[in-house]
Amino acid sequence: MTEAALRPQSLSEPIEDTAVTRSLSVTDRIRTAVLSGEFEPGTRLHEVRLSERLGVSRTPIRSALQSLASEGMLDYTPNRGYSVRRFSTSEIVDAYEIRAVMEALAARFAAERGLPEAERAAIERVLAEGDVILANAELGEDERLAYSAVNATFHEAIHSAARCRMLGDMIRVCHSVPHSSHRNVISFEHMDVRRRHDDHHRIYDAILACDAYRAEMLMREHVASVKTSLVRALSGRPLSRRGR
Amino acid sequence: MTEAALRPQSLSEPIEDTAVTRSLSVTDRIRTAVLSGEFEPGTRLHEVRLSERLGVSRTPIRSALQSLASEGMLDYTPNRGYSVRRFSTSEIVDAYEIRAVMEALAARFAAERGLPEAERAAIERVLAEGDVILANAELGEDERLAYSAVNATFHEAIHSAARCRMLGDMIRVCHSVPHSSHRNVISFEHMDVRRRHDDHHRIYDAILACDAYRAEMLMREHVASVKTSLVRALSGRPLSRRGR
DNA sequence: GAGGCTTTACTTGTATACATTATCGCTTGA
DNA sequence: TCAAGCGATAATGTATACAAGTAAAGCCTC
Repeated sequence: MTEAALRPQSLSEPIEDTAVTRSLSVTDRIRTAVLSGEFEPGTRLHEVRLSERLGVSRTPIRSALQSLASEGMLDYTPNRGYSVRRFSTSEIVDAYEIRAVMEALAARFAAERGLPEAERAAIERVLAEGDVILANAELGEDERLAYSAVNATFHEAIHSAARCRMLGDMIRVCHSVPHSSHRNVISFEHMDVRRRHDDHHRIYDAILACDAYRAEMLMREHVASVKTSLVRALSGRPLSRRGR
Repeated sequence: MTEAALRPQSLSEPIEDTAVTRSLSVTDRIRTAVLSGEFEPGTRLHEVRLSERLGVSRTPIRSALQSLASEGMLDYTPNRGYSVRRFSTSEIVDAYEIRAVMEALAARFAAERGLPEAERAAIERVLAEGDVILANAELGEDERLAYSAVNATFHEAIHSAARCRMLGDMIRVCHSVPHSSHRNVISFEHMDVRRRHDDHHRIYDAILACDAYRAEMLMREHVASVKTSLVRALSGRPLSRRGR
């Protein structure tokens, strides 16, 4: 994969044709733009304006918007077009709950089906890396970012070990919800991170021991606890004025 | 809603323009055709052929195929097109497992959030209808179809009572898997149907009592037990030669 | 005859023109 | 003054022509 494919392009630059089709590269760029908050929730995405900004015709734009709407990131109304989906606080919280049961099921599948060698190695590596990072008394910005990557890799390895395409697809959809991604450990306290890293160790042990029930239960609590932290953090400063 | 919108059109008839857009009506018709088994799994869906059969241009066809692929019903390869997704036996079984945790979460949300009046009435109605149908010692074809509708309405009422769009979307995706729809109670034994109807009563009681844990647990077992019946029924005659 | 290259038919990807629908301001009448 | 209706404008929906990619047949070479 080329470097250009890894680095998302700004919406202002013209398209670089590294992806297989224009539709796919446009999809990635609009997705990145929405996730990074470049468009306010509720903003309408006009096909012609986007096509002018990206230097492609409306055809790949329409295709991209349709994809992103089916990922749950945009709203669509026939004959009216697409707009950036607005997530209420309760929807964000619900997304954690959904993610919790899905990831718990993935952990259970992994325990039932056995951990493939590649995933076992990946998990052991990131568990060790996490141990090193958390040996520090305090976490700087670099350490937090590094741990965020470690966390993401741990979870992805388990999704992959579940060997279930539909489950993987659904978990991916959960990540189009703002504040609901694996990379959001950054925002919480040091003790929370320690505890979650310990969860990772236990989940790995349960999967290795083929203890499906324990793996599922631990993973569910692991993800759901992030929801609790989020609710606690939000209680002072509401995230959305439209929350229920 | 007009009658024409309710009755799916055959793929041979030309489009009747009752839906909002051609793309949407084409999507419904291809979805129905695939679910009814009109196309073998693995069959490629050529854009021009479909557009000739349906009497529309390639544009709405492409849009429809993209939608159905994102629902998980078709496979897509860039520059190669769409084909009917082939589900292995294990994928079908996994889909029940996924549906079980999702519907269980829906039941829990319904219990936590309280049953709106409309859903409460709908559930009581179908519970009573089910009681009447199952009063017969034996079930004829008509009774089975009637109970199938009752079953579907019960589950849909709970999805709606969960008041969570993302959850509803995901449960809908589960129904694009063959043999994984609410309407499949037909294929099982009378005693199984009785037991499942009793489950419905208990789930309703738990939700009314705001017993979130019990509602979730009962619903999970309720859906997962269908998986067990399916596996048992399949053990003699394998459904797919590609099952794991 | 086997393997690889070239060509050709066919399919999908993209651009663009046209059709249809929604929106919003204006006019007109009560 | 307000409401309803009309029309202009601008957006999305659809059709179609062309570009680009894929796959399979045929040819050539070894």
